Amino acid sequence: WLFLICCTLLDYRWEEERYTDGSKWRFLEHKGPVMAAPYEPLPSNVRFSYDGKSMKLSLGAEEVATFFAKMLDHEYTTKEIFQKNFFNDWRKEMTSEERAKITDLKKCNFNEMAEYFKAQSEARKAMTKEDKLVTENERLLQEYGFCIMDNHKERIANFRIEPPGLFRGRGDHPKMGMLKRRIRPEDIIINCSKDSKHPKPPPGTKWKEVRHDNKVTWLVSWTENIQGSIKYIMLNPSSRIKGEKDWQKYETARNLKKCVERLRHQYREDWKSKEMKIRQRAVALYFIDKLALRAGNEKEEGESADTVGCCSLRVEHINLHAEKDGQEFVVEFDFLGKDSIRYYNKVPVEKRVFKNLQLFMENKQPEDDLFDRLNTSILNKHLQELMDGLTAKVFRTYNASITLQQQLKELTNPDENLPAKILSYNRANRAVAILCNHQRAAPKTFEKSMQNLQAKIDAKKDQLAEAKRDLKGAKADLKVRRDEKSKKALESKKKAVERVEEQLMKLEVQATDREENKQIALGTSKLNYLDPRISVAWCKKWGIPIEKIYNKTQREKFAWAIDMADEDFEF
DNA sequence: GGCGCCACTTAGAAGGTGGGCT
DNA sequence: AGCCCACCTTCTAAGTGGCGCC
Repeated sequence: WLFLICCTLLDYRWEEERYTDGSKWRFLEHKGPVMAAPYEPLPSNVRFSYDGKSMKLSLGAEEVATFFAKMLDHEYTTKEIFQKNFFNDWRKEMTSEERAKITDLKKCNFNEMAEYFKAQSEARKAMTKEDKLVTENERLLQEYGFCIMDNHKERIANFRIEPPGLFRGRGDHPKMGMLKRRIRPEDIIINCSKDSKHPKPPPGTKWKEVRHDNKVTWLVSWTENIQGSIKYIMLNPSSRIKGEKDWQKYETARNLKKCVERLRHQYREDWKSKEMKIRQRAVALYFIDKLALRAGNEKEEGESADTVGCCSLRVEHINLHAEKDGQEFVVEFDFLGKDSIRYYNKVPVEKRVFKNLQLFMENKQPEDDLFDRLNTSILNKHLQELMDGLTAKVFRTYNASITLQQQLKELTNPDENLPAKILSYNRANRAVAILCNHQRAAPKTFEKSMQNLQAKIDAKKDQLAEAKRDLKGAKADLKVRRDEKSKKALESKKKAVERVEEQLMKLEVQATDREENKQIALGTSKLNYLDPRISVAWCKKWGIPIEKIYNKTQREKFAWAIDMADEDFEF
């Protein structure tokens, strides 16, 4: 019945049957991708120079060099691997004459080209002010940004094709600097209904393929040339197909809630197992549950940065301390996780876990796998047996959401005003972000903007002191004069003090919030891990406008939850 | 049981924008 | 009016996990 309510609220009706016949959609029509603007050669007065001599490049070579010129001031273009990969790929694009001539990147000078692109970007900015670009963007959005799926007009997420450029990657990526090829219509696979109008390729070109596969949700795909992986154009999070999946994800996490105690009991038992494989599985699961670690699939060496998750942890990533800072059995984690974000944590664990870890590490080199008898596939197969739909990532969703709910209960003070309640929400959100290790680089202007805010607070304090002095004066006046006028004056001074106090408090809350948030990213957990119904219920319970918690895009994504949850919702 | 392939979710950075303050 | 900063959008890389095959 929940499903029914949800579908009705989303304006999709049960009678459409599409949910029971296994297919994802009945009808899909769209316009295909917006292809990147065609390559325009540089004006002839913009020079590239080699070994001090000015020269003109062939079209392919010029396009590659252009990307380097655009990135000239980035820190990573100075990296050796980046330069090596860039130069290697550039030489592939050169004519044989160019290849014979241009043999040393150090002799290349892109400064004039870089200047030219800087000027172009300035010009673009100016154009934005005149709204020409805005209008063009709006036109593209209206024409290509939507599709029809099962009679509903749905927003497409990424309808612009990825432009060519130099691949960066995150962290120490072995492929940084390689040329990311321009995508051509001949690379594109279109997916739509047989009975729909086919998207048209640009004049004079052909799509690679047009297919009609309603078991998948993507509209367009192509194979990218750096890793050879497939990229997709899919629907916006506000779409039915994404919303339903999102809701399903949280329902699975709520199912875990019902049996998590049983599972915890089980893996604690397994710590004592005679089988090494089972012990490893149980310890890994303990980490995933307690620390919200990711599963940790194996990765191909040399294809991407060296990062790990739980199952792929190596001996070198943990340190065992029988005693540390007054605590017993401390495990010190230090490794690079997804996006090469560092995970550093010192965690006291139970003695049995500690002893097991010692056992797993016996006779191993630092670069050996900690859980040598385990991988994500084994772990997930086990989890599937414990609960329908359970996989390692469900623990992250479950623990994130349950933490938010608990923290909100704990931190919300009914007597506090709106800004204070929102601070509490942000703190609860922050607890989750810390659990999930969602970090960000501290904003470059952080110190400065913090100082500015502090100056504002000081000024406000002075103002408050002054207002209080005035109030005192008004009180004295009233005592002496005892007339209507001074009574009114006193009232207005009282109001003024209250107003300034409130302003000061607002500023102080802002400062606390900002300081605590310096290196923590709240967005990822809010968007991907926290059951939105918890937040909706909290807002309803305390009379907080939902707009204070979710912006427009987020409200669209979570429309299902906003309609579904009342203030009694329990995750 | 391992591998390759595929589809989909999750991730932080960069860039854009708009509202508040001086 | 202009500037600054916080918030928002866009971008696309980097994960997870299922499936089929050998």
